[in-house]
Amino acid sequence: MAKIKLTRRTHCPISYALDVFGDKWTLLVIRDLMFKGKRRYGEFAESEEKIATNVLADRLAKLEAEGLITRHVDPENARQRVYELTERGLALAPVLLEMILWSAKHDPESAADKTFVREAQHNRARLLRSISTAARGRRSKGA
Amino acid sequence: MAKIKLTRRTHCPISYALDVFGDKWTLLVIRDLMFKGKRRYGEFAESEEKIATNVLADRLAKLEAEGLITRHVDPENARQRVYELTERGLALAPVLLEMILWSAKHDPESAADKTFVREAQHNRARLLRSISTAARGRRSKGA
DNA sequence: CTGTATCCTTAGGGATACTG
DNA sequence: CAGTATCCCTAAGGATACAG
Repeated sequence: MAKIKLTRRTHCPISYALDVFGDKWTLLVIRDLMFKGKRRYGEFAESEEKIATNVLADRLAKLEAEGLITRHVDPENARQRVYELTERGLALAPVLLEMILWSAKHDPESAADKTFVREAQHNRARLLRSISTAARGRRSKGA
Repeated sequence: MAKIKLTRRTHCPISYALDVFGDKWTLLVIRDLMFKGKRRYGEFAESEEKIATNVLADRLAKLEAEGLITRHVDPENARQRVYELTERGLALAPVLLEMILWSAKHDPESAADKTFVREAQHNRARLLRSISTAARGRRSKGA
C-alpha cells in the first residue's frame, strides 16, 4: 500500500491547488473520470499516456485522501471497484475546461482533438452542466 | 545553463497543458508575474515558497522556451533583467483564476487569503481585465 | 481484474558556493 | 543583482512480477 503524504507549502490558493493536483498525472485521472466516463482502475490504466500501475494506485489513494474521489465495490460485481468524483472533484471542471481552451488556442494538435475541445469551445456552460448531470446519474445508479 | 527539454506525451489538450505547466513550481512564477507584479529574478526568489535558484532558473528558461514569458535587459538599468508575460502566458489567467476559486471554495486557509481571492470572487471579469491592462501597461512602459 | 511489491534508474530539487 | 554550477539526496516513476 502506497503511503500517502499530503503536504502544504503556504496559505496561497494557487500553491494549495498545486499541492493537491500539481503534477503530471493527477489531472489525467480526473480527466478520465470527468470527460471520458471512466470509473475503473483498468480503464485508467488503458489511457494512452500509459500511467504505471504503481503511480495510478498512488494517485487514486491521494485523490481519495483529498476527498476528490470515492472508491466503492461495484454492487453489480463484487470483484469490481468503482471510482467516482465527489462534489469537490467535480468542482474542478472549470479548471480543466480552461486548460482545454488554453491548449486548443495555443496548440494546433490540441485544437484538432475531437473528444472535448469542440464542445468546450462552442458551449462551455452546457458542457459544465452535462458533466455534473452525468455525475449525478452515475451516483444514483450506483447507490 | 540548464538544458531544457520539452516533452509531449499525447495529443490530448489536458495532457498538453500538463506537459507545459504541470508541476509544483511553474505556475507560482506565473502567479508572481500575473497577480503580484513581479518581474525580476530576485523577486521570484523571495516568494514564500522559497524556490531554489537552480529550479527558478530552469523554470524561467522553460517558460521562455514555451513562449509564455519574455526576458529582456531593463532599458533603465542594464544590469537588470525583466521578465514579462506574453499573450500566450497572459491567456493562462482564466486557468489560474479557476484554481483560485476552487481553492477558496474548498480550503479555508485559501479562502482567507487577501491577495486575490476576494477580488476573484466578487468580480472575476474585472479581475481578468485588470490583469491584461496591467500587462499592457508594463509592456508599453518597458518598450 | 484490481491492485501490491520490488527493483532500479532518472528527474526533481534543496543547499550553497561561486561568477559576471 | 542575476544568474551558474556542484553536490547530493530524495521522490517520481517505469518495468515487471506477484497476490487476492
